[in-house]
Amino acid sequence: MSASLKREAAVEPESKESLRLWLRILKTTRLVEAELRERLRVNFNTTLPRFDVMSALYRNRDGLKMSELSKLLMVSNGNVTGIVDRLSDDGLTLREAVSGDRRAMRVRLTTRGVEEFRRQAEAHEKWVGELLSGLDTPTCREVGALLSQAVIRHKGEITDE
Amino acid sequence: MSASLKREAAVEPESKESLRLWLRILKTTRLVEAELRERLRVNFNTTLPRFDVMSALYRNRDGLKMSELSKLLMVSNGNVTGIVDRLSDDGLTLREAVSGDRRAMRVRLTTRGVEEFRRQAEAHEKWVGELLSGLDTPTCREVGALLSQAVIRHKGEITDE
DNA sequence: GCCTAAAATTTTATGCTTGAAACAAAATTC
DNA sequence: GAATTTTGTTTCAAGCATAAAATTTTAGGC
Repeated sequence: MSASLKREAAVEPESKESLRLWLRILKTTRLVEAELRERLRVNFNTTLPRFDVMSALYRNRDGLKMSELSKLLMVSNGNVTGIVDRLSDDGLTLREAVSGDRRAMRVRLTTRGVEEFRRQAEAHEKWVGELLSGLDTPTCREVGALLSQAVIRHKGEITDE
Repeated sequence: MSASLKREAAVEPESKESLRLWLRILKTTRLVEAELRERLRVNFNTTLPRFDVMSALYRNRDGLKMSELSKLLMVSNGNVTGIVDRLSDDGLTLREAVSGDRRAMRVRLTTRGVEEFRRQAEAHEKWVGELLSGLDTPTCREVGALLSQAVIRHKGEITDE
């Protein structure tokens, strides 16, 4: 990048190791996600996106606006609409008007939603613990810290957290 | 897990740090994926799944059976069908019969597919290098090595690699 | 008060993804 | 060699995901 006048031959591209790491991250994510999705389906008849939405709402018990929800989960606006639609059909979430702004909608878990999510979250945490049991607690912390500073976006802004 | 007779109170759940790491991995993945998807769309009018398929085919220039492809990419069979359909419509891949097995199909890149993928892959590697520039090369190796041994599946089988 | 712009959400079109079912061909078993 | 099982692929229905357009409401500028 900034090194001038490098020899043409045998220049180990500095991006190569980044690429290898990225493929590794991707593989790990897919492995864990596949397992979690399968278990959520079999044990709770639900999906990862539904779990994610409920998780966000559980942590914000007083509800979230649709736009806040989609920003938190890093998914598109229109996406959240459908998931919340289905969760509401199942009686796990509900939409209520925001007083003072007739555009906005506040979504929250129903009582049943809270109870249901507690059961799911307990199992979910146990599963993740099993699946990542190849790393002990301090190593988890170490890898987490490194990943936190890994991603740099665009014009050098630090993105994460 | 194996510790007997722990005090009930203040038992730091050993799964907590795994969970935190998992959420961090997920966040990192989504951040990078979103950026790569956007750039593939803008610069090459393509998508990540298409890029992934072409990448697998590029590394296996003599072609892959549909089933091999879906196993490599860790996605479902039916999924690959649609992506290859569209890539073939665009003249980037082609299906040919496998001699000796009339069920199977071998997919490969066309000449145009190879050329097109080379352009995309060059940009892709550069992008990943930028996006993960928060870690230097040895740290990339370190994190990669740790992640390689992180995931343990089901009955204690080692899953990865 | 109007006009324009911005904000919050939904709708639409398209593509990705899964699991299950359907189908055909190959391999195995008896 | 006929019946069964397995393998390779596609089709299907449902849900997930995006970007872009459309709607409705709010907020500012004049």
